[in-house]
Amino acid sequence: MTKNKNATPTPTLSDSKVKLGDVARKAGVSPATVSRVLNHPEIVSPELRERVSRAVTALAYTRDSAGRALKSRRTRTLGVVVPTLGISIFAEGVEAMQNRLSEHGYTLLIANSQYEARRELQEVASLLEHGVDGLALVGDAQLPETHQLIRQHGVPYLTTYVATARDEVQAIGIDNEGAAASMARYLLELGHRHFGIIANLPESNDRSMSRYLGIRAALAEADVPLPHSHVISMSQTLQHGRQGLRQLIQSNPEITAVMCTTDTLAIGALAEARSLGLKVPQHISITGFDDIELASQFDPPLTTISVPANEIGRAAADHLVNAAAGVRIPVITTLPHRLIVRGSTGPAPGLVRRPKLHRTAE
Amino acid sequence: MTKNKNATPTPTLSDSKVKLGDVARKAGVSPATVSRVLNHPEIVSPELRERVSRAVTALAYTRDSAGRALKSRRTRTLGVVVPTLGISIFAEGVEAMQNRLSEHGYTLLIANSQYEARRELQEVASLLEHGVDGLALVGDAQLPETHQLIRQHGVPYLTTYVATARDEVQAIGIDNEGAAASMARYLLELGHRHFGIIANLPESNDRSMSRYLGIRAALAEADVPLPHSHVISMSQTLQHGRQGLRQLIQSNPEITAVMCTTDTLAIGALAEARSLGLKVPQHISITGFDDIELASQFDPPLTTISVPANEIGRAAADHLVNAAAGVRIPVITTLPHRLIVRGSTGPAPGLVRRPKLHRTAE
DNA sequence: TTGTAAGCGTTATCAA
DNA sequence: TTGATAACGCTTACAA
Repeated sequence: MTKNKNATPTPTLSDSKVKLGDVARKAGVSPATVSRVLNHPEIVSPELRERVSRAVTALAYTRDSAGRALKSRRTRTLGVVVPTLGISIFAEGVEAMQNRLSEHGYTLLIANSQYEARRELQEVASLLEHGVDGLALVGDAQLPETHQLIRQHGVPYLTTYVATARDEVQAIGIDNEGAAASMARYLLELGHRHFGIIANLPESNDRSMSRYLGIRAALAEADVPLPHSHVISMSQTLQHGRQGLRQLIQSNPEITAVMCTTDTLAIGALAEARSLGLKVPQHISITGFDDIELASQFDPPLTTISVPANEIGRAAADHLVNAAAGVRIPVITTLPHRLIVRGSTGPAPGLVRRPKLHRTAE
Repeated sequence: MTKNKNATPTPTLSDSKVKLGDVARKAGVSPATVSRVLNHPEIVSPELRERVSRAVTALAYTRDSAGRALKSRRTRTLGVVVPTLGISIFAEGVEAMQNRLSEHGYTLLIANSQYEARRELQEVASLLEHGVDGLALVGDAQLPETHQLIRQHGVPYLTTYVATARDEVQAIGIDNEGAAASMARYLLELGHRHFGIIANLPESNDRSMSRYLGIRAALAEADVPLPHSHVISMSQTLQHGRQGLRQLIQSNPEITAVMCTTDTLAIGALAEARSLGLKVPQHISITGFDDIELASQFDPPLTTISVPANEIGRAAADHLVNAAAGVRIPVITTLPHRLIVRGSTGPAPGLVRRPKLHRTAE
């Protein structure tokens, strides 16, 4: 019994893949006609179309993508490289992209760079070798070689989650700098003058960097200083958000507003504030960026900026599918973000008691 | 200027892809030799190997995967269908799988089913058409057609996040039922006799179902009843976790322990308990399942079961790569899980005051 | 509208 | 160890 199972090499599986020629024979037409029915049904007479369709279903025929790709020079496959799927806005964007692609008969090859530009290059190379018809990247911190390689291959590509990119690369995303600046201005209006920043600033995270620069610019415009000691770079985990807040507050007790470049950091900070006995927003205001699911559910709910990850993914998919088909459509670069005010921010404490003190102290 | 840019069809790109023959010519060898150097370098003389390698790098040659796939009948591509990337254990598993695959020169085609079996079938079909060399699914609730289709194609596949599957499908995962039962037993030991359950029980989520059944079994064994009204099915969001807890407690104030089939539900429940003024774990114990990042960071930290998503992803990758290469390695079915006791669980309240009352009341 | 035939880029068989 | 040669399954001029 068991022997039987192992002895026969591959008997159980219908080993002989049914191919286009088989369908043609069954339908009594030429292979070309079958191909036409499959790809351009409108140019085949209804009668034959019908006969072929029947043969296709009867034999449960599916096209072999290898032969197809070889001849047509298109794999119906797109690639994406994100920093990590562990960050929910990337998971969401990839999923949205995949869903849209699936409607077009495309499939998505996925890779992750772990925020390392060199790794990103490798993954891009691998994707390209696998013959993707297009590529989506994240951000604007690629190695020059990465762009060079993609252009060499002549496949369409774009970058996402940012609104602008260097070097004529198309981008679909939000204005990170502007959004962060608007958040800073909102806090300034609430009377805050002593800011702390927890940012995720590895070399290849230009989104966090832009957000940080946006904050800097807004504060500078309002003549509010931001000492070096008020800026802490942390990798993007709840744990590090906690740690960041602790360091910030312990060394700079005068801080009344802590701006984080991602919600994960902000929620860590929120949790740590509670542990330290700080009331949010009475004692301290905390802001995030991304508007992840948890942001609205946390206690207190987090004031943050929403990033339209779904739209980004969909738009990237649409653009690349079109571009792969040779259609040059203009890219809608800047998607709108929203400043969402929730319970984690409020007026600066002590503003009533010492109205202009802090301001003049600078 | 702009005209110039559009007028020339494809001039800027180095349009002529360099192919194997070009390398052969450049190196002064036959195409076959180039292919050998690329695929089986050990059977080529060092001298030629060197010459070919130089030509490869000089021309920046990369193999065309279409031609390669056509001839070798392998695409070096694997497929995975998860319910959604929005659940972190799936995002983590997929990422781990991709990372491992990337080491082997494979790439991962990704799709998501949104917890719908029919959608899963479609995505599998699409992946198969794209010529994947192997497939990873999640759970044990596929349509029969799905298995049939995959087997027809003769590609190796397995299912993940569960330890056993029907119909001789290989599985890599944890014993969901056993883990949930052990959690229930732990709560029983703490004196809890009135349980509530918040479970994500759509038709095609057999993991949550197994967890639920595990709890049922453990309670039955201890002669602790679980009325219908104590079981609430909710889709997997924080919001629904909140709602579930509210319903449960309002209709059944005697409940002292709420078991959720995922951490997301549990953290929602935790948040709602706080809103309702219920102290955790003094008034009520709450447990989760998955051990997502937030579980340890929430206040109170969540008692839960850890699911080794990374190991699952890696093991799936290893197995499929081997299987695709024709190596039949045995699958390590059951990966260990851990019961992680944190602050969200404690002794049943009122146990001292009314020791056996509840028990006999049943 | 349909059929014939060539060939996409690679690998693998066979001889040398 | 290397080279010629024949596919792999499909699409698409071109011819009918």
